[in-house]
Amino acid sequence: MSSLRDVAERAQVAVSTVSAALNGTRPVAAATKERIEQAAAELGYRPNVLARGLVSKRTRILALLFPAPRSGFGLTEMQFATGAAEAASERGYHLLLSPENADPIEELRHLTGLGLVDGVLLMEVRLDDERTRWLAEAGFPFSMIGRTREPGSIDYADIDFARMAGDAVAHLAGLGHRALAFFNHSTDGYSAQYGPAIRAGEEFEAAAREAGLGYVGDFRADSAEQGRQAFERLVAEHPEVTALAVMNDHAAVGVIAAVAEHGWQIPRDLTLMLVLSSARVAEMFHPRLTTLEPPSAELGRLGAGMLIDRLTGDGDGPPRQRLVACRLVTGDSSAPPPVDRTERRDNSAAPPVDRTGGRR
Amino acid sequence: MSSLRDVAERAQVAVSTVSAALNGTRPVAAATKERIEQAAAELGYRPNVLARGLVSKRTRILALLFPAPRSGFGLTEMQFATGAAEAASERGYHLLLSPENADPIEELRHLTGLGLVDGVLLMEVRLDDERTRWLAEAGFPFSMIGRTREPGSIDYADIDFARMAGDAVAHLAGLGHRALAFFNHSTDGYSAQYGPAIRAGEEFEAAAREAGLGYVGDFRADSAEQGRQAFERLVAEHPEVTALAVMNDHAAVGVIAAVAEHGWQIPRDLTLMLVLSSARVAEMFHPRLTTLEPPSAELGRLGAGMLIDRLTGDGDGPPRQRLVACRLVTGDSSAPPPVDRTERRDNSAAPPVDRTGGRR
DNA sequence: GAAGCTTGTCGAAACGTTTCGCAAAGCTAA
DNA sequence: TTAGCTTTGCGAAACGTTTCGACAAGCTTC
Repeated sequence: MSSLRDVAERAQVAVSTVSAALNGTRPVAAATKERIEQAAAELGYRPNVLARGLVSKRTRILALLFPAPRSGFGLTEMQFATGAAEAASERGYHLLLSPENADPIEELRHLTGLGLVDGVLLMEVRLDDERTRWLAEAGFPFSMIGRTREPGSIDYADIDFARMAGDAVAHLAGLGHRALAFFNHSTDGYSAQYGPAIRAGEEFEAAAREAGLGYVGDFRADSAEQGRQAFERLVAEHPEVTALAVMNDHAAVGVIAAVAEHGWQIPRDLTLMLVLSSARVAEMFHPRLTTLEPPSAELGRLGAGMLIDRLTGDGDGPPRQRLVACRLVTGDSSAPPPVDRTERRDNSAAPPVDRTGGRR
Repeated sequence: MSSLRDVAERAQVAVSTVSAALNGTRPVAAATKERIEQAAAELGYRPNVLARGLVSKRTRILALLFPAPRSGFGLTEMQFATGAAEAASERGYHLLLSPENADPIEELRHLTGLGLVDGVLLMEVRLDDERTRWLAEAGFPFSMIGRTREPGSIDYADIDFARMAGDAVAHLAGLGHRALAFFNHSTDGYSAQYGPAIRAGEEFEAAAREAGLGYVGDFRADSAEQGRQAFERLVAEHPEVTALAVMNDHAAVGVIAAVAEHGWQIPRDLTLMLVLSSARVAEMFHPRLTTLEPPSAELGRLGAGMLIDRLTGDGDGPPRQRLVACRLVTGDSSAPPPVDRTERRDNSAAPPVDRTGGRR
């Protein structure tokens, strides 16, 4: 690989002049500059990132800290990475994929001590997250995909949960539903600190109240079996509910099975929609489910983008904080509520051709 | 951040001695070594990757070149990245996620010219892949996830398609099926060079023949609509087929819908299985589909691992080439063939409770 | 007790950049 | 004409490592 010195020799100038010409850090006479650029092109010169980083203290490398894939780690989370990598690439940066081991703080200490990365991108941020505290204290540049309970002046890109809930409720209310239920993630273990679950729950309740709709929000389901049970309880305790939004893909599987066992059909007897699931997942179901698709790649892009902004621009400008709307993808699982469900319930032995979801 | 010099001062030795002691590249007296290690620990010393890489020409960074997410880019492909990142991390390496732009060769030229990465990990390798040619010619270390038609001495980790097909056929034959069909990806566009589609097709045919089973392999489907049409044709042209393996998730959606429209049930009237789809996807279906889950994360791990082996060990040892089996995840969609399908076909207005897949 | 090893440590060079003080011009203004 | 300024380019230092020849001391061996 040719170096700055090779270019300097070929262009008959000093090394420092080449550096200045190529980076534009100092004025260089037009003629000289052209000569240098030609020499560089002829040699196929590429600046060595390591040498540059060593002296300038800036490597143009970002690290995305990603947690060990828990079960339930899906396409959505992965798109943070691809979105961030693309945004970084477009701006001349690189993205390091850094798996988080058992001790995230030790991992951070290691990563930042390497001198390899200019900034860190955090995902799967919990409402109370020790990583943000450590990074802030260490004064290391970072941004979040998601956010803590009190983001303060930390940069972040997150889902606009209020708007998402508003859109969902508007969609259902627009179809004529008067009472809806929301199956959230379970509150135990990881989810206790899981921002999306908590924020979605709160916002759904608020949106339903504002729209003057009946609302059942205290059901949880993270698996098919839990989804099934939750549905059974829902039907027993809240027969007025005609529309259901589910957070967890697996729970939806259970709900759908239970609905069928009841002799009900979707969407004739129940409107079912996913929340924060990608359209690719939603269309695996039958009928194709309506979903509010999270803007995952966009969040990744934004997270990386604002981190680069912070790195290249003023280090202590105002916080960059963005909330992004979800996309409502209407499937075949949304419909007006049944006029009289008890009547329909008896009607369950419909011709099989009807069972495919109706709208296709 | 403390440097080697700080450690040297604190331990009262020369810089080079510290380097030797910490890396073990030269013998250092036990007492001195201990003193140095303590000083390093007290200062929280971390070697600067950039400086080290600059002189040693080894950065311990790998790049995973990942293509722009085409549609159909799923969990499976993403797990290559996480697997590779984990394997790298365990061995003290880092993984750079490098999005491939319109011109892969230019991208490679850029990436390798940076001096930033020691080796490149290729995924989505086509049967005839210009990237492998360029890298081989440039003499730049790399390995493949997947493989070209003639891998020669290039390192790779790929799916064991022969075994996969054998397992699938054995599973179906074991249930008593005598004739099966395989819906492959379509042959146009990208898939024309898509190794998994071609190899799976070939191996399926071979395995079916070897098992003495009837086989229909010339159907293609990449979408729900195509799946539906392919199924209709299959039923019309090959009524003897009782088991169907499908490559594409979306095609499976269409097949299931068409099956229902026929008044058939899975698995009572037809055994349906996925091929090379993750279990997470398979269990979104209803009934839960049997699948041959690709060992994606494992392939990522292996790909990174063999690249690191190559980098640290002998550069021109024998090729490291690994084929990994898929995991058969039995769902609720596999069952013995119907005794007499015409009889069952009339029986389609079964009580709704039966429609959930039976085995749950 | 000198020659020859071995062991342990040092110092300096090198890697390829960026940065910055400095100087040689050429120009302007008095 | 000369002092002062601007423009342009140079050279050296620095970044934090690794690598390697040199060398001092201690040991063996005859």
